[in-house]
Amino acid sequence: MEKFRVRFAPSPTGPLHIGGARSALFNYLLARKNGGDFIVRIEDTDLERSSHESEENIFASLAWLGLDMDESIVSGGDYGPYRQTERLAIYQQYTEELLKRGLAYYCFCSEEDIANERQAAMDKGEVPKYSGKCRNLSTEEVAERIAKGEKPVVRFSVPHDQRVVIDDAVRGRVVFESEGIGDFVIVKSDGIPTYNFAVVIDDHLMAISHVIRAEEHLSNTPRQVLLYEAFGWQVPQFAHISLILGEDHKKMSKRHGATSVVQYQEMGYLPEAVFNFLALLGWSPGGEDEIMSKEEIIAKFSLDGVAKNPAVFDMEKLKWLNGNYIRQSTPERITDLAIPFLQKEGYLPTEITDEQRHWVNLIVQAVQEKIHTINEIADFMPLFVDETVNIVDEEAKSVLLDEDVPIVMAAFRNKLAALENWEAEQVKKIFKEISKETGLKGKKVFMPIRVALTGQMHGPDLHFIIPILGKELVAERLKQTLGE
RNA sequence: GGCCUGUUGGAGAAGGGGCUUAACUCACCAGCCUUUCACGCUGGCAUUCAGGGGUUCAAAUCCCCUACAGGUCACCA
Repeated sequence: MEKFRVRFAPSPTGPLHIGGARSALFNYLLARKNGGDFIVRIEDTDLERSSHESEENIFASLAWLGLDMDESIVSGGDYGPYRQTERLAIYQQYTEELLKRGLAYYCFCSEEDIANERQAAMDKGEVPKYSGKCRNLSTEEVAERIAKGEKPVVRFSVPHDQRVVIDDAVRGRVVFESEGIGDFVIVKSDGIPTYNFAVVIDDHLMAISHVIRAEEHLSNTPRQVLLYEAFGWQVPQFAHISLILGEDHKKMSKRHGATSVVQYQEMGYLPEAVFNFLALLGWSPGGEDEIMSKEEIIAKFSLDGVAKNPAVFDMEKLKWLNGNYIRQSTPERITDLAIPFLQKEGYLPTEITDEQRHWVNLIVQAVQEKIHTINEIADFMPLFVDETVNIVDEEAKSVLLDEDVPIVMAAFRNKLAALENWEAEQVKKIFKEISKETGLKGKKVFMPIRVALTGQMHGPDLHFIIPILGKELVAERLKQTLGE
């Protein structure tokens, strides 16, 4: 049996977006599951829009997600080069073959003419497709016009009355009539092949066994199949996965907020959460658990379980998943991830000391259970650093009016004064002692202290907050909220 | 406009003729736990599978039509 080989073939025309990441992920999952190869090929035949910067972004995002590749422009491989602009000589060879066999021809029609024809056809309600005007140009005329400096495109002669059947792994049997397809361009006037032509050659030469890509390519597939047939090549197994939609059920776009993988990274999402979430978009593991490790997902994943219908990107679920992964992580890891965010927000200098790191670690322990994304830590920072406390909430204000408050606060001050180690465990003990000594418990003890210290009714555990604030800040805040 | 695809709850979805009184997960609601919030736990949340016809003893599941949504018809991929 032939080797299972899949590929992700992005165009470096922008950062890796969510949809592309999911296509890459599905390919990756299947490759790993079947002991196959995962190849990344750069489709940069759009010279205008391709950039090296995008290329780097794509690889950085793939690496961040943990999609390690077997062959690519960075890792190399036996089927290279893996960048289409470096394969131009290869395409040319096949263009010539088609030309020679009369299966393709030069076309000198201007873009304007084509556009007009197209519009006219559309207006008449006909299928807009190329008329085939240049199909029968004589070799002499072609040679002459090229000699004169005209730059023709090369078109593929689409056979008439042919039925193209695609046996798609997720959509089933899909049938197209060749009559609906006009002679399409395979080589542009600048000599660069078009997508439909280059993919076929590359997928064949790279021995790709399964082509898994977004549904938007389904309509292109008959063109490609026709090309495979013209060359007498075996057609790979196709699988067209549905699109990802925004909450308004429209194709994901900038309007929907973050669309690129780096944006999620910047917002404080963990790669395993995004990995897990993307896998769940259009695929369901069947069981009760949806939180799965990379290994579990690989073990369970299969094209049979991939849904045909488009999936709506649910940010709430991503957040929930991410929160789960944050809680599962060690405080040390979250600390490492939090530091850059805090530096960006101005809570930390560029160079940090071990002491500052420790301080962040304490904050992480206090808020780890509460946050869904790393950057939400910033929301808690005023709680830990502000010099001034303002009690805005009426309910909070009334807490301090209770008759037992002076007793609780006096006991609290006493205990703090005697406290040697400002650590969570020690502070916990203090609260127990206060309860015992005052005969008050629960809210009666905690609420006044919480409000006096933070000005709020809710927040992280007090035994975490107090050591972070430290002696001076605690004293300062008590002074402000309770007076001398 | 032609061709192609899809339509199960607010969202992801399972189910593909009788096992479904339509799994599971998120969200939401209620309760419990807890010093608060969060976490966690328990329970609730579609008499119905876009609508209409048919086939059948039996349909969410098969067929047809309609509606809606999306993709594509580029010298973009």
